Amino acid sequence: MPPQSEPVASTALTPERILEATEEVLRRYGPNKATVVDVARALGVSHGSVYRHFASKAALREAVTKRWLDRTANQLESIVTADAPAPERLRDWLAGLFAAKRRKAGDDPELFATYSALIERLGGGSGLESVVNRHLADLTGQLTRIIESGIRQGTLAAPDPAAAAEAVFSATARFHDPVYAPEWSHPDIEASFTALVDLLLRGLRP
Amino acid sequence: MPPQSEPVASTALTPERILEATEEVLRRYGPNKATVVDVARALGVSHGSVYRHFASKAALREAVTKRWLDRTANQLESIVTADAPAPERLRDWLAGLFAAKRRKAGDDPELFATYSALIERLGGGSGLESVVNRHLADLTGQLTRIIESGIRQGTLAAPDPAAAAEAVFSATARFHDPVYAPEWSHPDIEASFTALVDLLLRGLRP
DNA sequence: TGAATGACAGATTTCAATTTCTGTCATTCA
DNA sequence: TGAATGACAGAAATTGAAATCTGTCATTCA
Repeated sequence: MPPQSEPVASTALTPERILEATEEVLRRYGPNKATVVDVARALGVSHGSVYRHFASKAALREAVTKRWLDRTANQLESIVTADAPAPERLRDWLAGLFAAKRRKAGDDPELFATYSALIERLGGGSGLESVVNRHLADLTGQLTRIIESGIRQGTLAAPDPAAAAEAVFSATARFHDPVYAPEWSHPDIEASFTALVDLLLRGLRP
Repeated sequence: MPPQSEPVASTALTPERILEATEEVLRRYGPNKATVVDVARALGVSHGSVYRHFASKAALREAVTKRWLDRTANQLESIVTADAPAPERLRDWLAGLFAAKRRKAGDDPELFATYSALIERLGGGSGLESVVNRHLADLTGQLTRIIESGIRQGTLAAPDPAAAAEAVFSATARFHDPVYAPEWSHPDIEASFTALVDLLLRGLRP
């Protein structure tokens, strides 16, 4: 029996408020122990009410994960449209992604581990799979736009921008895939990151 | 209680024979259910005898994993010393590593999953960690030698061959790290592989 | 009348009792 | 005499009974 938490101020019950509470509960209890009843209790309502807004616990987890992933994608969007040469934006974008992931992993290891664990199990027809795939498509889409603008500027070259974006993204997996999070605190990781980005940028030179 | 297996012909009990039997037992029962008693039974000896040759079950697992990893490294060694331009050897080596991993994952999923599971948990001071690290060092060492020879030939360029090797190796993680094994049967994976290797080779051009 | 409730059935998780395994070592065997 | 054995203690895994959770829905509430 978890300790009672303060019910949130009793505004109307909205999906957004439920997601807020869900994230808080996940942070507190972790992915295995967080229950729908816990979420309802945090909101001061019965768990039946939660089911009025989300069809299942799985749907709730999908929504809260999507929210979390979208936050990262939105932060990076500003780099895509920045006013700088494409190679510089490409470097900044990759560094930004790495930094965002590292920050999340470092600042709130509980929640990061929680989301990683949620995402990890995307075996069968899990609905999370499509949420994650959409997120990955968002990110490679941003990369594609940077590369395309570089080709227009004449500062980058690639036969197929989307394929190049995918290649760059998977080449840097070590610096953004949560499975490698334990390595992110290694002292030499910055040097490895720089060496890899240098190599990739050389490969994309006109 | 697992079905009795044929005791292997009763030659002298050597570490090599024990490792052979261990691999067989792992293949049959998987990493969770394989016991030292099972290995001893497969050899027709008591489990006490196994402990004469390996100090612990962990040591036995390390040795059998090392054997498995070394087999891959040895196959690739011939590509390193082949008589071909370095860029070609680099491509062949990466393709060889990918093919070897894919073959192992496809031909004997049980055993592959078994070793992946064994390796996966290299959290704390597991002895497996150093076995795996040595393996990774072997592989990046081979890559380093290819790159160095390419620099001597004038067919490749890199400020720091060892750093470049490390960058190439981690850039291709998606095609050799067991955590990505489920993706290896995706139809577009070959195209992704080729696109990435092309990009990396462009980055290493003189 | 539309949102919220809480009792309920079936699914899942937890926990402690029991079984099985690891690693040791005094003894046996050849 | 050196290798092999098997009984044993403590550690780890398994199991199934009990507790908890998910998802539904007839009923209450405002």
